[in-house]
Order: sequence, then C-alpha cells, then structure tokens
Amino acid sequence: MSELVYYDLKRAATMTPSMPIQVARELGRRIVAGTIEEGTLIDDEASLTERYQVSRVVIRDAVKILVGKGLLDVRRGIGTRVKPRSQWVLWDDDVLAWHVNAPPNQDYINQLMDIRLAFEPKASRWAAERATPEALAEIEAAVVGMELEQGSVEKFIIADALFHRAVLRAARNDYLTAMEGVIYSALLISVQLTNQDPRKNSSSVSFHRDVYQAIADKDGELAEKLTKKLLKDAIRRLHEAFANRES
Amino acid sequence: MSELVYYDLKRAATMTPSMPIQVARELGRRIVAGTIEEGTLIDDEASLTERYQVSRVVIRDAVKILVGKGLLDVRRGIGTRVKPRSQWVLWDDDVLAWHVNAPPNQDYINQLMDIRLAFEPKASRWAAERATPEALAEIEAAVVGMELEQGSVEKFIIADALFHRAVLRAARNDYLTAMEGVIYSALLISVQLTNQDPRKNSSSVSFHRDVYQAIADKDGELAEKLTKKLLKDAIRRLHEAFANRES
DNA sequence: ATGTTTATATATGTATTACATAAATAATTA
DNA sequence: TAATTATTTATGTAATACATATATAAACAT
Repeated sequence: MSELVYYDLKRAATMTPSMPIQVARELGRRIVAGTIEEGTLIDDEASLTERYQVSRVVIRDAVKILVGKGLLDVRRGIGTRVKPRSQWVLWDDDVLAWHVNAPPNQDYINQLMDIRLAFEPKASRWAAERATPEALAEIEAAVVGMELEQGSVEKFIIADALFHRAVLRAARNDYLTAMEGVIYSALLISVQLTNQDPRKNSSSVSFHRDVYQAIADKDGELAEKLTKKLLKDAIRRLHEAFANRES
Repeated sequence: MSELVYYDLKRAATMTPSMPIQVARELGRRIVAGTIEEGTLIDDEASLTERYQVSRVVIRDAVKILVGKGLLDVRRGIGTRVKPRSQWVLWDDDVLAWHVNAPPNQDYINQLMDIRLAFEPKASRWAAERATPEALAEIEAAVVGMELEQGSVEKFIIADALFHRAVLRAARNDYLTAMEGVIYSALLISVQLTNQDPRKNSSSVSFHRDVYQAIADKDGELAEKLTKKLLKDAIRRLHEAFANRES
C-alpha cells in the first residue's frame, strides 16, 4: 500500500507508463524522499542515458517533467540541479504521491491536515447549500462503503478518501475539486504514521454519516461544524500516535 | 497590464523564455481562453513545426509542457487533443496566469474568491499565532506600499498582492505559500471586471492595516475575522460591478 | 603578482533523419 | 455481411550533428 493506492484513486494507473514517465517517477521519488539532496547536481544526460539504458530524448523528457513540477532546474553549460523544496509544486499530484513513500515527517503531515482543516469544513457547508441529488448519492455511497468495511484496511481507506472527494465535488468549485490529492496523501501518510487499523476508530464511521446527513438536510452550519470536529479528531489521534512514537 | 503582472509577481519573467516555453504559452493562452475548444484535435506536429518555424523537438517539448498542466492529451496514431477543463491543473501558475487574459467569466472569479474566503482568514489567524518578526515586517512593508499608492493602478495592485502573499508566508505552511497564484489571478481579473480604480475604495487600505495590526498583536481571532470582512467587502464590490454591467 | 582577455572543456538546446509502434481507416477475403 | 488483413496517419524513440551558454584554465598585458 502507498503511492500505488494514490494512483488508483486518481485513476492514473496506466498499465505501462511511457518510458519518460517511468524515469521521471524514479528520479522524482528519490528527490522528494530526500535521497538526492536539494542543490545537488544530478548526473548529466549522458550518464543517465547509460544508467537507464534509454536514449537522450527519453532522459530529457523525464527531466522536463520534473522541471514542470519545480523539482529540477536545468541550465545549459552547468547541468541539472535539484531545486529547494520551497519551490516545488507541492499541489502537483505526483509530488503529493511521492511524499507518501518518503520518510515520515511530522511537520509535513501537520501542514497537510491544517490545509484540510482550512478547506473541508467550508466545502461541507457549500455542499449542503448546493449539492445536486447525484452528488448527494455519491457521498452516501461512500458512507455505505465505509460501513461495510470491505475486509481490508486498504479498501477502507479508499472508501474514506472517496467520501471526502465526493464532498469536495458536491461543493461545485473547480479549485476544491482539484484538491483531492491532498486528501489522499494525508490519509495514506496518516495510516503509515499511526500504524493503526483505522477501522478500529469505532466513532469515525458514524461521524462521516453525520456529516452526510447534515449535507443532505441542507444544514450548512452543522455540516461545517461536524466536518471540523471530524478533522480535529483525526488530528488529535495523529498527535497521540506521535506521543507514543517518542516513548 | 495583465498576465505580465502575474509573471512579474512570480518573478518568472525571464528576458527570453526558451522556444518551447514561448510556443507552450501561445497554445496555452488560446486553450484557456477557449479559442481552441475542448475535445478539439490540435494541428499535428508537422503542421506546428511549419507554423512556428521550429523543429519537431521544440514542438514536442511545448506540447509536453501543456500535457503536464493537464491541458492536452497526446495519443500516438491519433494526435493531440484539448482535454476538458475539469481535468486542467487549475492550481498551476501558468494556467492561473493565462486565465487573466481569457474572456471575463463571472462564475470563474466567484470560484476564485470563494477559495480565497476559505483559506485567507485561516492564514491570517495562523500568521497571528506564528509569524516571525521578519514576516511581520514584510506584511507591514506591504501596507505602507499600499498607503503610498505609488502613482499607478498597477503598482497599487502589486502592493495589494504583496500584502496577501506576506500574510500567507507568515502562516508558515508550505501549501498556503504555494497558493499565492490564486490571489494574483483573482486581483488582476477583479480589476478588469470591475473596471474601477481600486485606489478609490478609501476604506480598503485601512482595512489592510487593521489586519496587519491584529496579526502584530497576535490576536488570531480578530485577524481571521477582519480578513473575512475584507474579502467579503471585495466580493460585494464585485457583485455590484456585475449588476452595473448587466444594465 | 594581479587583473584581463582568450582558449578550451563541459553540458544542455535545437535540428535533422530514420525507424518503431499504436490507432484508425480502407481494402480484402471467407 | 463479418472478420481479417493491408495501409495510412501520427506520435514515440533513437542516433547524430552542431549551436550555445557557462565555467575553468591558460595566456597575456600591465
């Protein structure tokens, strides 16, 4: 489980990604994980051609993908350098996905959860105000999916992610919709960090149903409040896990 | 004024962008503006090579940039198709910049402002709670910049943008910091839509100073509230402008 | 000895040609 | 008529050559 689940959720799991994409992922993962440090010059095109046994065209394509995500900076005569993290396109789906495989970082997950706390309660409110019947049905389907549990931890997390995605979509704002990656990344990293079976939080599923009910009842105020509560509970459990980790 | 100011703010204004970037911008602008419609097949590589008088390598690089932003979908044997807007990487800086030059769209600016309303008040609160002295100084400098007005509308807008950016940075969350583009895009489009001199809103500048003061006083509650008020006022003025537009 | 200019090495940028491969369409055959 | 097989179209990859920006080293003049 991990990055692969992320790509599943994004339906971006092509059977055989093109060669430049494969190389870009390989390099991207290493950069995000910190294996290749910021400011470092990576191998030149000739060496990479050798290492990955592909033509220069493929290498250059791969590098260009990472330049687009702000991970690399290419300058002729000099080479290709890893950009400082502050300049990465953090909202990018691949960058978010690669973080799932990176070494656990408490500060990072805190930032993700803060962002969720900023957006999702508002999204719930807007969903209550303007969700279409289809969007409502999608949210409820996700709740049902969580309730069934479906046997595996992985499937439970996917159902959880689908719930939050459905709420974002119901809010009918393209920028919110485009934020689903933050949720996937946060959920997947949380599970790894706490190292707990999320299904054991007995209250969690009913919390989700309550949010759905508030949205279905078009009670924006309540939907916002409950979503905030739901997220703060998740954050609390994360902090508890950190505390245990230390000891 | 327009897209160029956006790039100024992002400090991305290279004197001479590489040829692939030039071609990508040309195509990107047209797609975002809707000149090239969704689902359309764009010209094939040979034709584009002809039109722009560059090699196939350059065309392919340009196309690949737009693929990275979700604007194009390339499939061999078929050609290159404009993806539906729902799949664009709306958070991308270039995509946001190109929207500034696109035909005015009320629904779009509403979405941008809703997003600002979701995260900026929270950002102000966090800024009040954790801003460093340097970050505080940056915010105040921006307020002073607005107060001086500096003669031109353009410079005033830039000062305004710098204020909101400084607040985001002060909140010390990398994902917030990476959202500055939304603010630039929203400000630039707003000015075009209302077609008013923003300096004429006499209350606006003092509102900004009030927000700064709350942050400096570490009063998160107040900072959040004032920012919400400031944004709602901006939204109200936008709606008034729309009303006048109709008549 | 120091500062400036000039050559050279290095690495990416662009152009060109050739061929591979996926997808759609047309032609052929059972 | 349906299934199969060419053929066409357009992108994917490879290889080579040369252009150009940058840094480093060498030569030179003061």
